[in-house]
Amino acid sequence: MTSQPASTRERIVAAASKLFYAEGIGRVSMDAVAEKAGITKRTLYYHFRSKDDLIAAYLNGRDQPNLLLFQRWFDATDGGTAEKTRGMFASLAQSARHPKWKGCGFLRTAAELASMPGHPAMKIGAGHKKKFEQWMRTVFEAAGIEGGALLSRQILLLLDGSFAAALLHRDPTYMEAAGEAAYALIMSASSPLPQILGK
Amino acid sequence: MTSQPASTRERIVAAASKLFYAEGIGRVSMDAVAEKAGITKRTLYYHFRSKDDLIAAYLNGRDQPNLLLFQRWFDATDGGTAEKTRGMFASLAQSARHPKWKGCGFLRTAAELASMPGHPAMKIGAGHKKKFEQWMRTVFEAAGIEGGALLSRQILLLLDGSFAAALLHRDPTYMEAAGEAAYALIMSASSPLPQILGK
DNA sequence: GTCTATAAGCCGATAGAC
DNA sequence: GTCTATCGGCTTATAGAC
Repeated sequence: MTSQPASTRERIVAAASKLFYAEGIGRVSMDAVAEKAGITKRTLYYHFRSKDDLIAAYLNGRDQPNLLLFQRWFDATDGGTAEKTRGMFASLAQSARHPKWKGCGFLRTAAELASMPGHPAMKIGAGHKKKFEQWMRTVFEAAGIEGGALLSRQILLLLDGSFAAALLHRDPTYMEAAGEAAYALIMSASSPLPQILGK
Repeated sequence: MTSQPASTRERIVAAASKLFYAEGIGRVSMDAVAEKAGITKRTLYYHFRSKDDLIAAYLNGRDQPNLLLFQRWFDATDGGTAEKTRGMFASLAQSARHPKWKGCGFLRTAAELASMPGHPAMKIGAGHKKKFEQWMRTVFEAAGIEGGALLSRQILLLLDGSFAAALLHRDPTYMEAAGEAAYALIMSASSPLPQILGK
Protein backbone atom coordinates (compact mmCIF):
# COMPACT_ATOMS: atom_id res chain seq x y z
CA MET A 1 0.00 0.00 0.00
CA THR A 2 2.67 2.51 1.03
CA SER A 3 4.91 3.81 -1.73
CA GLN A 4 8.25 3.70 0.04
CA PRO A 5 11.42 3.40 -2.02
CA ALA A 6 11.11 -0.34 -1.25
CA SER A 7 11.52 -1.89 2.19
CA THR A 8 14.03 -4.64 2.79
CA ARG A 9 11.18 -7.11 3.07
CA GLU A 10 9.77 -6.00 -0.26
CA ARG A 11 13.14 -6.29 -1.93
CA ILE A 12 13.51 -9.81 -0.55
CA VAL A 13 10.13 -10.89 -1.88
CA ALA A 14 10.86 -9.32 -5.26
CA ALA A 15 14.21 -11.15 -5.49
CA ALA A 16 12.71 -14.46 -4.35
CA SER A 17 9.82 -14.08 -6.76
CA LYS A 18 12.09 -13.71 -9.77
CA LEU A 19 14.32 -16.62 -8.77
CA PHE A 20 11.57 -19.01 -7.67
CA TYR A 21 9.61 -18.46 -10.86
CA ALA A 22 12.63 -18.67 -13.15
CA GLU A 23 14.24 -21.77 -11.64
CA GLY A 24 11.67 -23.45 -9.40
CA ILE A 25 11.57 -23.19 -5.61
CA GLY A 26 13.60 -26.36 -5.02
CA ARG A 27 16.47 -25.17 -7.18
CA VAL A 28 16.87 -21.80 -5.48
CA SER A 29 18.90 -21.53 -2.28
CA MET A 30 18.45 -18.99 0.47
CA ASP A 31 22.00 -17.85 -0.33
CA ALA A 32 20.91 -17.03 -3.87
CA VAL A 33 17.90 -15.06 -2.64
CA ALA A 34 20.02 -13.07 -0.20
CA GLU A 35 22.60 -12.27 -2.87
CA LYS A 36 19.93 -11.20 -5.37
CA ALA A 37 18.30 -8.96 -2.73
CA GLY A 38 21.67 -7.42 -1.86
CA ILE A 39 21.60 -8.44 1.80
CA THR A 40 23.18 -11.13 3.95
CA LYS A 41 21.55 -14.39 4.84
CA ARG A 42 21.25 -13.34 8.47
CA THR A 43 19.07 -10.41 7.46
CA LEU A 44 17.00 -12.68 5.27
CA TYR A 45 16.30 -14.94 8.25
CA TYR A 46 15.48 -11.90 10.33
CA HIS A 47 12.58 -11.08 8.00
CA PHE A 48 11.47 -14.65 7.21
CA ARG A 49 11.50 -17.48 9.69
CA SER A 50 12.10 -20.14 7.05
CA LYS A 51 12.25 -20.83 3.35
CA ASP A 52 8.70 -22.15 3.50
CA ASP A 53 7.53 -18.76 4.78
CA LEU A 54 9.31 -17.06 1.91
CA ILE A 55 7.65 -19.39 -0.60
CA ALA A 56 4.27 -18.46 0.85
CA ALA A 57 5.12 -14.76 0.58
CA TYR A 58 6.16 -15.29 -3.04
CA LEU A 59 2.78 -16.74 -4.03
CA ASN A 60 0.85 -14.24 -1.91
CA GLY A 61 2.52 -11.43 -3.79
CA ARG A 62 1.41 -12.83 -7.12
CA ASP A 63 -2.19 -13.55 -6.21
CA GLN A 64 -3.90 -10.21 -6.85
CA PRO A 65 -1.70 -9.04 -9.76
CA ASN A 66 -2.33 -12.26 -11.66
CA LEU A 67 -6.08 -12.07 -11.18
CA LEU A 68 -6.09 -8.43 -12.32
CA LEU A 69 -4.16 -9.40 -15.42
CA PHE A 70 -6.78 -11.98 -16.42
CA GLN A 71 -9.54 -9.45 -15.83
CA ARG A 72 -7.80 -6.82 -17.92
CA TRP A 73 -7.36 -9.30 -20.77
CA PHE A 74 -11.03 -10.21 -20.54
CA ASP A 75 -12.21 -6.59 -20.47
CA ALA A 76 -9.94 -5.53 -23.31
CA THR A 77 -11.61 -7.90 -25.80
CA ASP A 78 -14.66 -6.77 -27.79
CA GLY A 79 -17.80 -8.89 -28.05
CA GLY A 80 -19.92 -10.99 -25.70
CA THR A 81 -18.86 -13.22 -22.83
CA ALA A 82 -17.72 -16.04 -25.11
CA GLU A 83 -15.60 -13.73 -27.26
CA LYS A 84 -14.12 -11.99 -24.23
CA THR A 85 -13.16 -15.32 -22.67
CA ARG A 86 -11.54 -16.46 -25.89
CA GLY A 87 -9.70 -13.16 -26.06
CA MET A 88 -8.38 -13.71 -22.56
CA PHE A 89 -6.83 -17.01 -23.68
CA ALA A 90 -5.38 -15.30 -26.75
CA SER A 91 -3.66 -12.73 -24.53
CA LEU A 92 -2.39 -15.53 -22.31
CA ALA A 93 -0.89 -17.21 -25.37
CA GLN A 94 0.82 -13.95 -26.27
CA SER A 95 2.30 -13.65 -22.78
CA ALA A 96 3.53 -17.25 -23.03
CA ARG A 97 5.63 -16.29 -26.04
CA HIS A 98 7.90 -14.19 -23.84
CA PRO A 99 11.30 -15.93 -23.49
CA LYS A 100 11.13 -15.77 -19.69
CA TRP A 101 7.70 -17.41 -19.52
CA LYS A 102 7.84 -20.64 -17.51
CA GLY A 103 4.23 -21.63 -16.92
CA CYS A 104 2.01 -20.87 -13.94
CA GLY A 105 3.93 -20.22 -10.73
CA PHE A 106 1.06 -21.50 -8.62
CA LEU A 107 0.76 -24.81 -10.47
CA ARG A 108 4.50 -25.36 -10.62
CA THR A 109 4.83 -24.73 -6.89
CA ALA A 110 1.92 -27.09 -6.21
CA ALA A 111 3.65 -29.76 -8.30
CA GLU A 112 6.85 -29.36 -6.29
CA LEU A 113 4.99 -29.48 -2.96
CA ALA A 114 2.64 -32.33 -3.92
CA SER A 115 3.90 -34.44 -1.03
CA MET A 116 3.08 -31.67 1.47
CA PRO A 117 -0.67 -31.02 1.08
CA GLY A 118 -0.81 -28.87 4.22
CA HIS A 119 1.96 -26.51 3.13
CA PRO A 120 0.91 -22.83 3.40
CA ALA A 121 1.85 -22.28 -0.24
CA MET A 122 -0.60 -24.99 -1.31
CA LYS A 123 -3.43 -23.18 0.44
CA ILE A 124 -2.49 -19.88 -1.21
CA GLY A 125 -2.36 -21.53 -4.61
CA ALA A 126 -5.71 -23.23 -4.10
CA GLY A 127 -7.21 -19.93 -2.95
CA HIS A 128 -5.88 -18.14 -6.01
CA LYS A 129 -7.49 -20.62 -8.41
CA LYS A 130 -10.71 -20.54 -6.42
CA LYS A 131 -10.83 -16.77 -6.84
CA PHE A 132 -10.40 -17.14 -10.58
CA GLU A 133 -13.20 -19.69 -10.72
CA GLN A 134 -15.44 -17.47 -8.60
CA TRP A 135 -14.76 -14.41 -10.74
CA MET A 136 -15.63 -16.35 -13.91
CA ARG A 137 -18.82 -17.55 -12.27
CA THR A 138 -19.96 -14.03 -11.45
CA VAL A 139 -19.19 -13.05 -15.04
CA PHE A 140 -21.41 -15.82 -16.42
CA GLU A 141 -24.20 -15.15 -13.97
CA ALA A 142 -24.14 -11.43 -14.69
CA ALA A 143 -24.48 -12.30 -18.38
CA GLY A 144 -27.51 -14.47 -17.64
CA ILE A 145 -25.79 -17.67 -18.75
CA GLU A 146 -27.11 -20.82 -17.10
CA GLY A 147 -24.89 -23.33 -15.32
CA GLY A 148 -22.30 -20.75 -14.35
CA ALA A 149 -20.93 -22.91 -11.55
CA LEU A 150 -20.09 -25.83 -13.82
CA LEU A 151 -19.05 -23.60 -16.71
CA SER A 152 -16.62 -21.51 -14.67
CA ARG A 153 -15.03 -24.71 -13.39
CA GLN A 154 -14.61 -25.99 -16.93
CA ILE A 155 -12.97 -22.73 -18.02
CA LEU A 156 -10.55 -23.07 -15.11
CA LEU A 157 -9.72 -26.61 -16.24
CA LEU A 158 -8.96 -25.36 -19.73
CA LEU A 159 -6.80 -22.59 -18.29
CA ASP A 160 -4.74 -24.91 -16.10
CA GLY A 161 -4.53 -27.49 -18.86
CA SER A 162 -3.20 -24.90 -21.26
CA PHE A 163 -0.58 -23.80 -18.71
CA ALA A 164 0.59 -27.40 -18.36
CA ALA A 165 0.55 -28.30 -22.05
CA ALA A 166 2.14 -25.04 -23.21
CA LEU A 167 4.96 -25.54 -20.70
CA LEU A 168 5.59 -29.19 -21.54
CA HIS A 169 5.57 -28.68 -25.31
CA ARG A 170 6.84 -25.11 -25.30
CA ASP A 171 3.93 -24.34 -27.62
CA PRO A 172 1.56 -21.46 -26.78
CA THR A 173 -0.94 -22.54 -29.44
CA TYR A 174 -2.34 -24.92 -26.82
CA MET A 175 -3.71 -21.79 -25.16
CA GLU A 176 -5.46 -20.76 -28.32
CA ALA A 177 -7.02 -24.23 -28.57
CA ALA A 178 -8.17 -23.83 -24.96
CA GLY A 179 -9.74 -20.50 -25.93
CA GLU A 180 -11.67 -22.15 -28.75
CA ALA A 181 -12.92 -24.86 -26.39
CA ALA A 182 -13.97 -22.23 -23.86
CA TYR A 183 -15.77 -20.31 -26.60
CA ALA A 184 -17.64 -23.44 -27.71
CA LEU A 185 -18.66 -24.38 -24.15
CA ILE A 186 -19.93 -20.88 -23.38
CA MET A 187 -21.87 -20.69 -26.65
CA SER A 188 -23.49 -24.05 -25.92
CA ALA A 189 -24.47 -22.90 -22.43
CA SER A 190 -25.74 -19.55 -23.74
CA SER A 191 -28.10 -21.22 -26.24
CA PRO A 192 -29.17 -24.60 -24.87
CA LEU A 193 -29.28 -27.27 -27.54
CA PRO A 194 -32.74 -28.07 -28.90
CA GLN A 195 -33.94 -31.64 -28.44
CA ILE A 196 -33.18 -32.62 -32.03
CA LEU A 197 -29.52 -32.56 -31.04
CA GLY A 198 -30.02 -34.64 -27.92
CA LYS A 199 -28.59 -38.15 -27.87
CA MET B 1 10.27 -58.56 -22.30
CA THR B 2 12.06 -61.31 -20.36
CA SER B 3 10.39 -62.53 -17.18
CA GLN B 4 13.39 -62.71 -14.90
CA PRO B 5 12.91 -62.43 -11.13
CA ALA B 6 13.86 -58.76 -11.68
CA SER B 7 17.23 -57.47 -12.75
CA THR B 8 19.14 -55.00 -10.65
CA ARG B 9 18.40 -52.31 -13.16
CA GLU B 10 14.69 -53.06 -13.03
CA ARG B 11 14.70 -52.96 -9.26
CA ILE B 12 16.44 -49.61 -9.35
CA VAL B 13 13.87 -48.12 -11.73
CA ALA B 14 11.02 -49.55 -9.64
CA ALA B 15 12.45 -48.02 -6.47
CA ALA B 16 13.13 -44.67 -8.13
CA SER B 17 9.67 -44.65 -9.66
CA LYS B 18 7.94 -45.04 -6.31
CA LEU B 19 10.10 -42.42 -4.60
CA PHE B 20 10.09 -39.84 -7.43
CA TYR B 21 6.33 -40.03 -7.79
CA ALA B 22 5.64 -39.95 -4.05
CA GLU B 23 7.98 -37.11 -3.11
CA GLY B 24 9.01 -35.34 -6.31
CA ILE B 25 12.32 -35.80 -8.11
CA GLY B 26 14.03 -32.89 -6.38
CA ARG B 27 13.25 -34.19 -2.91
CA VAL B 28 14.64 -37.69 -3.51
CA SER B 29 18.37 -38.32 -3.14
CA MET B 30 20.38 -40.97 -4.90
CA ASP B 31 21.14 -42.37 -1.43
CA ALA B 32 17.41 -42.87 -0.87
CA VAL B 33 16.99 -44.62 -4.22
CA ALA B 34 19.92 -46.96 -3.52
CA GLU B 35 18.59 -47.82 -0.08
CA LYS B 36 15.08 -48.48 -1.40
CA ALA B 37 16.51 -50.72 -4.14
CA GLY B 38 18.62 -52.62 -1.61
CA ILE B 39 21.96 -51.81 -3.22
CA THR B 40 24.83 -49.41 -2.63
CA LYS B 41 25.20 -46.09 -4.34
CA ARG B 42 28.22 -47.32 -6.24
CA THR B 43 26.08 -50.01 -7.90
CA LEU B 44 23.42 -47.43 -8.67
CA TYR B 45 25.99 -45.32 -10.51
CA TYR B 46 27.22 -48.40 -12.32
CA HIS B 47 23.78 -48.77 -13.91
CA PHE B 48 22.94 -45.09 -14.38
CA ARG B 49 25.43 -42.42 -15.31
CA SER B 50 23.58 -39.67 -13.44
CA LYS B 51 20.40 -38.76 -11.64
CA ASP B 52 19.10 -37.14 -14.80
CA ASP B 53 19.42 -40.49 -16.60
CA LEU B 54 17.47 -42.16 -13.81
CA ILE B 55 14.71 -39.53 -14.04
CA ALA B 56 14.42 -40.23 -17.77
CA ALA B 57 14.22 -43.98 -17.09
CA TYR B 58 11.48 -43.33 -14.52
CA LEU B 59 9.26 -41.52 -17.02
CA ASN B 60 10.07 -43.94 -19.83
CA GLY B 61 8.85 -46.77 -17.66
CA ARG B 62 5.53 -45.07 -17.09
CA ASP B 63 4.83 -44.07 -20.68
CA GLN B 64 3.18 -47.19 -22.10
CA PRO B 65 1.45 -48.40 -18.92
CA ASN B 66 -0.22 -45.02 -18.45
CA LEU B 67 -1.47 -44.90 -22.03
CA LEU B 68 -2.84 -48.44 -21.75
CA LEU B 69 -4.66 -47.46 -18.58
CA PHE B 70 -6.48 -44.60 -20.34
CA GLN B 71 -7.38 -46.88 -23.22
CA ARG B 72 -8.75 -49.54 -20.88
CA TRP B 73 -10.86 -46.95 -19.06
CA PHE B 74 -12.18 -45.72 -22.39
CA ASP B 75 -12.99 -49.20 -23.69
CA ALA B 76 -14.64 -50.29 -20.45
CA THR B 77 -17.36 -47.65 -20.71
CA ASP B 78 -20.58 -48.36 -22.61
CA GLY B 79 -22.01 -45.93 -25.17
CA GLY B 80 -20.65 -43.80 -27.98
CA THR B 81 -17.39 -41.86 -28.21
CA ALA B 82 -18.67 -39.02 -26.01
CA GLU B 83 -19.87 -41.39 -23.28
CA LYS B 84 -16.66 -43.43 -23.41
CA THR B 85 -14.53 -40.31 -23.06
CA ARG B 86 -16.61 -39.13 -20.11
CA GLY B 87 -16.26 -42.60 -18.57
CA MET B 88 -12.49 -42.37 -18.93
CA PHE B 89 -12.50 -39.17 -16.86
CA ALA B 90 -14.78 -40.83 -14.29
CA SER B 91 -12.28 -43.68 -13.89
CA LEU B 92 -9.46 -41.15 -13.59
CA ALA B 93 -11.38 -39.44 -10.80
CA GLN B 94 -11.73 -42.79 -9.04
CA SER B 95 -8.00 -43.43 -9.29
CA ALA B 96 -7.34 -39.96 -7.88
CA ARG B 97 -9.22 -40.92 -4.72
CA HIS B 98 -6.44 -43.35 -3.79
CA PRO B 99 -4.47 -41.97 -0.81
CA LYS B 100 -1.17 -42.32 -2.65
CA TRP B 101 -2.36 -40.39 -5.69
CA LYS B 102 -0.21 -37.30 -6.30
CA GLY B 103 -1.17 -36.02 -9.73
CA CYS B 104 0.45 -36.75 -13.08
CA GLY B 105 4.11 -37.75 -12.83
CA PHE B 106 4.85 -36.34 -16.27
CA LEU B 107 3.38 -32.92 -15.52
CA ARG B 108 4.94 -32.71 -12.07
CA THR B 109 8.35 -33.59 -13.49
CA ALA B 110 7.91 -31.01 -16.24
CA ALA B 111 7.05 -28.41 -13.61
CA GLU B 112 10.22 -29.21 -11.67
CA LEU B 113 12.37 -29.10 -14.81
CA ALA B 114 10.75 -26.01 -16.32
CA SER B 115 14.08 -24.19 -16.36
CA MET B 116 15.70 -27.02 -18.34
CA PRO B 117 13.66 -27.30 -21.55
CA GLY B 118 16.17 -29.60 -23.21
CA HIS B 119 16.21 -32.15 -20.38
CA PRO B 120 15.64 -35.72 -21.66
CA ALA B 121 12.75 -36.15 -19.22
CA MET B 122 10.97 -33.16 -20.78
CA LYS B 123 11.12 -34.79 -24.19
CA ILE B 124 9.76 -38.07 -22.81
CA GLY B 125 6.92 -36.25 -21.08
CA ALA B 126 6.07 -34.26 -24.21
CA GLY B 127 6.13 -37.47 -26.25
CA HIS B 128 3.81 -39.19 -23.80
CA LYS B 129 1.20 -36.43 -24.02
CA LYS B 130 1.55 -36.32 -27.80
CA LYS B 131 0.77 -40.03 -27.93
CA PHE B 132 -2.36 -39.48 -25.86
CA GLU B 133 -3.46 -36.67 -28.16
CA GLN B 134 -2.76 -38.80 -31.23
CA TRP B 135 -4.67 -41.77 -29.85
CA MET B 136 -7.70 -39.58 -29.11
CA ARG B 137 -7.51 -38.18 -32.62
CA THR B 138 -7.63 -41.63 -34.20
CA VAL B 139 -10.59 -42.46 -31.97
CA PHE B 140 -12.53 -39.42 -33.19
CA GLU B 141 -11.63 -39.96 -36.82
CA ALA B 142 -12.61 -43.63 -36.66
CA ALA B 143 -15.98 -42.52 -35.26
CA GLY B 144 -16.44 -40.13 -38.17
CA ILE B 145 -16.38 -37.03 -35.96
CA GLU B 146 -15.16 -33.89 -37.69
CA GLY B 147 -12.38 -31.70 -36.36
CA GLY B 148 -10.62 -34.55 -34.62
CA ALA B 149 -7.30 -32.70 -34.52
CA LEU B 150 -8.69 -29.74 -32.59
CA LEU B 151 -11.01 -31.88 -30.51
CA SER B 152 -8.32 -34.31 -29.35
CA ARG B 153 -6.19 -31.35 -28.33
CA GLN B 154 -9.05 -29.90 -26.30
CA ILE B 155 -9.59 -33.23 -24.53
CA LEU B 156 -5.90 -33.30 -23.66
CA LEU B 157 -6.21 -29.79 -22.20
CA LEU B 158 -9.12 -30.90 -20.04
CA LEU B 159 -7.14 -33.95 -18.92
CA ASP B 160 -4.06 -31.97 -17.92
CA GLY B 161 -6.20 -29.26 -16.35
CA SER B 162 -8.00 -31.82 -14.23
CA PHE B 163 -4.67 -33.30 -13.09
CA ALA B 164 -3.51 -29.86 -12.00
CA ALA B 165 -6.75 -28.75 -10.34
CA ALA B 166 -7.38 -32.07 -8.59
CA LEU B 167 -3.86 -31.98 -7.17
CA LEU B 168 -3.99 -28.37 -6.02
CA HIS B 169 -7.42 -28.65 -4.38
CA ARG B 170 -7.19 -32.33 -3.47
CA ASP B 171 -10.61 -32.67 -5.07
CA PRO B 172 -11.17 -35.36 -7.73
CA THR B 173 -14.54 -33.90 -8.72
CA TYR B 174 -12.59 -31.55 -10.99
CA MET B 175 -12.00 -34.61 -13.15
CA GLU B 176 -15.69 -35.29 -13.37
CA ALA B 177 -16.28 -31.69 -14.44
CA ALA B 178 -13.61 -32.19 -17.09
CA GLY B 179 -15.46 -35.30 -18.26
CA GLU B 180 -18.67 -33.32 -18.63
CA ALA B 181 -16.86 -30.64 -20.64
CA ALA B 182 -15.32 -33.31 -22.87
CA TYR B 183 -18.73 -34.88 -23.37
CA ALA B 184 -20.26 -31.53 -24.36
CA LEU B 185 -17.44 -30.71 -26.78
CA ILE B 186 -17.63 -34.10 -28.48
CA MET B 187 -21.43 -33.92 -28.77
CA SER B 188 -21.17 -30.47 -30.34
CA ALA B 189 -18.59 -31.74 -32.84
CA SER B 190 -20.65 -34.87 -33.58
CA SER B 191 -23.77 -32.84 -34.42
CA PRO B 192 -22.70 -29.48 -35.82
CA LEU B 193 -24.91 -26.65 -34.61
CA PRO B 194 -27.50 -25.42 -37.10
CA GLN B 195 -27.18 -21.79 -38.16
CA ILE B 196 -29.97 -20.62 -35.84
CA LEU B 197 -27.48 -21.11 -33.02
CA GLY B 198 -24.68 -19.26 -34.75
CA LYS B 199 -23.68 -15.87 -33.40
C1' DG C 1 18.24 -4.59 11.58
C1' DT C 2 22.30 -5.75 9.56
C1' DC C 3 26.76 -7.73 9.71
C1' DT C 4 30.70 -11.96 9.76
C1' DA C 5 31.27 -16.55 10.62
C1' DT C 6 29.99 -21.22 11.09
C1' DA C 7 27.37 -25.16 12.51
C1' DA C 8 25.71 -29.76 11.13
C1' DG C 9 24.33 -32.39 7.66
C1' DC C 10 22.96 -33.82 2.99
C1' DC C 11 23.97 -33.64 -2.04
C1' DG C 12 25.63 -35.95 -6.55
C1' DA C 13 29.32 -38.34 -7.93
C1' DT C 14 33.87 -41.03 -7.63
C1' DA C 15 38.23 -44.10 -6.05
C1' DG C 16 39.86 -48.40 -5.67
C1' DA C 17 39.33 -53.27 -3.79
C1' DC C 18 37.45 -57.70 -4.90
C1' DG D 1 28.81 -55.96 -10.77
C1' DT D 2 28.91 -55.08 -6.19
C1' DC D 3 31.18 -53.51 -2.18
C1' DT D 4 33.34 -49.71 1.60
C1' DA D 5 34.76 -45.24 2.04
C1' DT D 6 34.97 -40.56 0.98
C1' DC D 7 35.44 -36.17 -1.73
C1' DG D 8 34.27 -31.30 -2.34
C1' DG D 9 30.54 -28.49 -2.39
C1' DC D 10 26.15 -26.80 -1.23
C1' DT D 11 21.98 -26.74 2.07
C1' DT D 12 18.96 -24.52 5.77
C1' DA D 13 19.47 -22.28 9.68
C1' DT D 14 21.88 -20.09 13.83
C1' DA D 15 25.52 -17.59 17.19
C1' DG D 16 27.06 -13.44 18.68
C1' DA D 17 28.96 -8.62 17.60
C1' DC D 18 27.55 -3.96 16.58
